Amino acid sequence: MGQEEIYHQRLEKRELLQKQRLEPYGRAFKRSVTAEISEGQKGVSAAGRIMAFRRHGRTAFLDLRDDSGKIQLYLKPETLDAASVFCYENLDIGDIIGVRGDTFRTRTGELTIAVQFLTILAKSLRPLPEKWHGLKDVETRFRYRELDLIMNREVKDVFRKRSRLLQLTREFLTSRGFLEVETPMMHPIPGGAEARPFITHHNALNLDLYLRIAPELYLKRLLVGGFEKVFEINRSFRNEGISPLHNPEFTMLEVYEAFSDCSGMMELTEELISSCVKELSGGVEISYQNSVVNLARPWKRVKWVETFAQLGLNWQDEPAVRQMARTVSPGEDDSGKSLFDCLDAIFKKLVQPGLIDPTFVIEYPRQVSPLAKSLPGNLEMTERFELFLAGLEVANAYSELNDPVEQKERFEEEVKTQRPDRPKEVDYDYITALEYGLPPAGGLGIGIDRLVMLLTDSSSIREVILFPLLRPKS
RNA sequence: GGGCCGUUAGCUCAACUGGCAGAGCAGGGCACUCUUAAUGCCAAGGUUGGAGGUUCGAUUCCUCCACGGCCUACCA
Repeated sequence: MGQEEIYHQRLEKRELLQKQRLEPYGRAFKRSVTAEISEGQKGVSAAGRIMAFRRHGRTAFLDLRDDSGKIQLYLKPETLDAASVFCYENLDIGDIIGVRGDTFRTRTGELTIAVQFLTILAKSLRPLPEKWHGLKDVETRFRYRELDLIMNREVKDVFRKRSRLLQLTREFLTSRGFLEVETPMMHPIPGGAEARPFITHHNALNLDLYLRIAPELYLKRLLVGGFEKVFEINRSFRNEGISPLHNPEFTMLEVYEAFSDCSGMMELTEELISSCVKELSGGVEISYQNSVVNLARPWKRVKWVETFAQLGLNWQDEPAVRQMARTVSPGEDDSGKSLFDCLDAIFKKLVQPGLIDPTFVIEYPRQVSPLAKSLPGNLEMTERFELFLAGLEVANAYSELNDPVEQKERFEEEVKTQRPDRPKEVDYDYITALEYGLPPAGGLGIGIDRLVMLLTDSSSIREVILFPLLRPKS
């Protein structure tokens, strides 16, 4: 029987129920138990979705599932009232029902509700995927996540873990005196990162706006305003390619602490991630894909220049850098690439995959860190780190550049050397804010989705985002 | 954007070198009062992602299109 026929059969059952004044889409149902029942309870009530139906002569066993797990039901028409029998006769796998009855233990030892009353709370009109193999097709899983959640228990666990991580992060930060804030998602000038923005438009103001690519500049304006410890956990949007590591909208944690700096952020990062991993994975080791990551502290630190030196490369030797970049990404036009683009390509190909145990790569060049403060006595390098775990970039932090004159010069330099596909504008409101005085501060960004990937051993960012972006199926 | 791969029943999967498209689950019927991937029997379910082409004949070969996956590029 095809899907259409099943659909119409179930529609007919819906109408049959209505004719008997048994509303197939019911109202609130009071439950007294979830999956944890004990023997000999009288008159318990439970509700959930029918996941399996084992008819057995005049009796039947049903698997009822709610958010807490599975409850087995035992049904015998002669112990039911007429309305319940009618519901039972028009029941399908997938229906959401409410039941009342007494608990008992079956011969095989399973705690079960012997049903005395049954009502349909929501008639399901479409057949569920296969009960044993579940729903495997990744496209369907992401497009119809609700089906994925019904069929694949592990998927629910991923998102429970994600929620728990966010909760732990908030607890960690607020208990240390950080204030959770919300800054605009719609920016007149996109800033705080290097990415193409999504454009939107406000009609009443007749104003083009950009979905934020990072909340950074607004958060630092709050430090100017006198909040000393702030954080925001929310979406940023980048109009770039989609990959197993990139979704156009993704969740970032950004933390700013006045009178701290890059090394303060390093300590905070170590503590935050260690405590979350301990809580969520129960130890200092996590296995991710084919690697084992040991999070025992203290974490490794290596200077950015050192990582190239270890490859036998002097990062300032441009011909050598370009030579190596070509071997790393062969057949590519590198004429438009800067020295730093080439270094980044080499880093991503040859250095990053080896950074399995947590590693802080520190002291990045000024040219790739426009918002970071330079090292004392070394204008070329900045007080900055990126954190890598299992080869994934998880965090980025620096001592915030708080000299308005230098910041303005760096912004204006960026505008001068901008790429045509990525127009840049100086955010003078931000400069003005700095001119009133931004206290010395440390700032930190953590990619929450990637951290969830690590904690759930997910190979793709789409596994940890409930509704990842897909092209609509026309 | 480029390369490679995939798309077969509602779901999970078969189908040799181009030769009648087949199972299991779900759904329908019958039997069965302790099953749990219940069981046994019977019947049904297909525009093989879409459009073209080659061929006596296409799920299979070719072209284009759609969607997806992986790699790559872009995203500090």
